[in-house]
Amino acid sequence: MARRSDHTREELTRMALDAAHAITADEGLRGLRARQIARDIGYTIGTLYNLFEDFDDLILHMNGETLDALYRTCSEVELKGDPTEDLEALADRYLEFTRGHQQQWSAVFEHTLPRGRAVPDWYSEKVAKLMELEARALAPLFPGGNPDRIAHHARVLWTSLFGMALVESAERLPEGETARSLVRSLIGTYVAGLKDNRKGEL
Amino acid sequence: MARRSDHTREELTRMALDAAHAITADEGLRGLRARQIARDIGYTIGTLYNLFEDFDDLILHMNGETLDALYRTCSEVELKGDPTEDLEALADRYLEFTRGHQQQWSAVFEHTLPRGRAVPDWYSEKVAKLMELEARALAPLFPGGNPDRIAHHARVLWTSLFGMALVESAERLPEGETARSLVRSLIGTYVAGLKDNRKGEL
DNA sequence: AAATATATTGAACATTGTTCAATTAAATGT
DNA sequence: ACATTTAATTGAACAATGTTCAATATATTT
Repeated sequence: MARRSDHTREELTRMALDAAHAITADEGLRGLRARQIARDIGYTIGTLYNLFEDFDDLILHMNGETLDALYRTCSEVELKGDPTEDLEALADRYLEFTRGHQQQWSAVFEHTLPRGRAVPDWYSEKVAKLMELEARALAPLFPGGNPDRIAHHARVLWTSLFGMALVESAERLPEGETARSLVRSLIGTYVAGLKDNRKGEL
Repeated sequence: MARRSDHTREELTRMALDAAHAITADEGLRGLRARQIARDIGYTIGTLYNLFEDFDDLILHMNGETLDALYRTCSEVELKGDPTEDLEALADRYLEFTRGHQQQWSAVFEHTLPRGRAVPDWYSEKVAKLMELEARALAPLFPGGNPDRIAHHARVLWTSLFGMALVESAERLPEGETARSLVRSLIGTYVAGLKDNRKGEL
């Protein structure tokens, strides 16, 4: 059989990625199988390979959507102009998302491409965009400061936040400690340090 | 054929893990195959399964050794008593190791166990031991301070360092930025922040 | 209505981790 | 010295994986 107008190519891709997210959400990336996705959307495996280059390509698209979703929810945070407050609000959103989508979040860094195959540009851009969010919240600390320095400190905080979320999701934090408690100390102390540095400059 | 006294069980395990490290080092965890390990040590796949419960067990042991090696090289760092200097020395060692063993380091967090299978205790302990190293360097900042607070701040720095190493190894840092430059800012600023907080307490 | 184009299928393939009865060599007993 | 027991080693066999592609069935176009 061949059904032509059941679903457009775009609809099929959407269905496949939805199925992939669902499977990943409750079985983890390890439990994701091409045949299972096909079965879930009512098509065969051949059709799946008509939509994606290969399994890695499918996973990249799925993980790309996870990054998009994280970006979307973080960019909704309204910045008040107070760096500490704004950074905390951003971090809280970030952690809220990674907790609510643990398996999908884990999939983002569990997946690797085979040797010699580069991460596509459209994917790298999604990662880069996430880091820019942090810079906006930090900016007030550097009135008239050069953007490179702001970006640098934004990367410090962002990569740290990333590490905390990761360690928490791997359940490697002792009782009573959470990514949130770590982030609170990080932001509070780091912002204090930045202000202190600035005093030294004057 | 069955050779009994060619190698002891311990020797075989050692050979198998060495082979696994070597393959992982130049092909990544993705390229690690049970049959390849067996071939490399001159035995068949059946023997490999006599040494390890299954492939996950083999990977856990390999990654455990990577954690051990990281711990060993970091614990060699001589602490001078100056927190900033000591933390930087520790971080440098850490990053030196993760750069020199990128693939093996990546393998540590790329690997996950199937759903429902818990990380063994002996493995979790290796992770926990690593975090204690940081606490020793931080201690001078909290004369007579309670150990829990020191441990907390050690975790902040350690998880941050972890995130930076990870982002660097995933090659997601822009030109000119390195994990080392990020760590320098983190430690310098964070320690300044801690001193500032202390002033507020007096 | 015939011809063309293409979405869809599913059998087939190489490779994977895993199992286990058969085999062979060492250790032990007589 | 030989027979018996023990266990390390083998490799064929299995189910499941990602991947391919000629055959097929349905739209679309002529």
